[in-house]
Amino acid sequence: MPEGHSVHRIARQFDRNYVGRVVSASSPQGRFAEGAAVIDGREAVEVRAVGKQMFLAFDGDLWLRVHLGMYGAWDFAGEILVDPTIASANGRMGQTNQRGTDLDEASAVFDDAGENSLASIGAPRRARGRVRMSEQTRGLDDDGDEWPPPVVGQVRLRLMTDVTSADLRGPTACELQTPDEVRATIAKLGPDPLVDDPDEAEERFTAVVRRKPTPIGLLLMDQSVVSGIGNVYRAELLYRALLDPHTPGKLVPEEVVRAIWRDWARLLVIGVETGQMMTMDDLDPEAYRRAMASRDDRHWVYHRAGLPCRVCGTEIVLEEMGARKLYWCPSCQK
DNA sequence: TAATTATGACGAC
DNA sequence: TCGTCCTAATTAC
Repeated sequence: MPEGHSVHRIARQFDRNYVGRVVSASSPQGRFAEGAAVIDGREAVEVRAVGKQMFLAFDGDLWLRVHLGMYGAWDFAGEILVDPTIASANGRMGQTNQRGTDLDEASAVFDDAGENSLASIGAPRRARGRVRMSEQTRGLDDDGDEWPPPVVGQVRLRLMTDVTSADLRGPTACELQTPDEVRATIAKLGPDPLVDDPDEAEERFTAVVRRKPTPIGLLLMDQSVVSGIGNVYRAELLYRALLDPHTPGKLVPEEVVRAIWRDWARLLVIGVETGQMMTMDDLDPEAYRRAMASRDDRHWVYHRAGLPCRVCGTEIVLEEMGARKLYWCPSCQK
């Protein structure tokens, strides 16, 4: 269940490893066979990420639109040029396992020891990558060097260059679009801090929120209001703003709305760079290291129902809002 | 082996 | 508001 940061990371991997190369496409699962046939043999020419959606262009004005939805994920394998703007090289991107570890961080193995930590961000490097599932699970450790990689599970779309493969599974949307259709899709989306002009985007977001009677907790999840925020970032942004999720948009003070926008922009940048939805960034180095190590320690309120608020000790409340689980502190958030 | 869970979004009432 | 779609890991039985 990727939120916006994952999609931007994935787009950067495609930019680094696919754009400018001829791609062979197939649909091992069969459900995107026709689309894959159209893509097959074309050169990838551009990639864009907006909110939770990625658009990959091929020559001939052909665009692939992918929305990962709840379960979608990309698995990269083979030789992977690591985008220097993201801190950890991945096999799988977009999905997390049930213990809450971002597979972004957990699943990549590189033959060259140390290559997977990518503590330093520098020039692009080349790694021989393969996917590893968590230790208990059947993994690809024994055949991780096979080329092409064996198909595991329901692969909707496989995109391959001579040296890299990317498997898409579980997307909520995977379709071909014309340039006009891409424009129309993007036009329906709210601003994305990594796409739109910062000042313009802040104005647009603020104006829309301040006009609506809808609870702010719903507005933040509305992709036509702001792009890329999902259930984790929603809960965390509202906590960081010390704001009651039920507050109608029009009753949120303008400065608070602007602060939420700027906070989202900040968290998104951190998320793209680290691959983790770190929302407790204002910590001392030791606490920060601990928070990055386990998702149990990474959030203020998300997934903490019944646990004491980290600040005031009040039990974190769990309720449904927008058919999703909303976590918040009724004491801190007014 | 079945049930549960998940970071989404859509369409039908 | 509800049902539906997409997938796989983990937990419960």
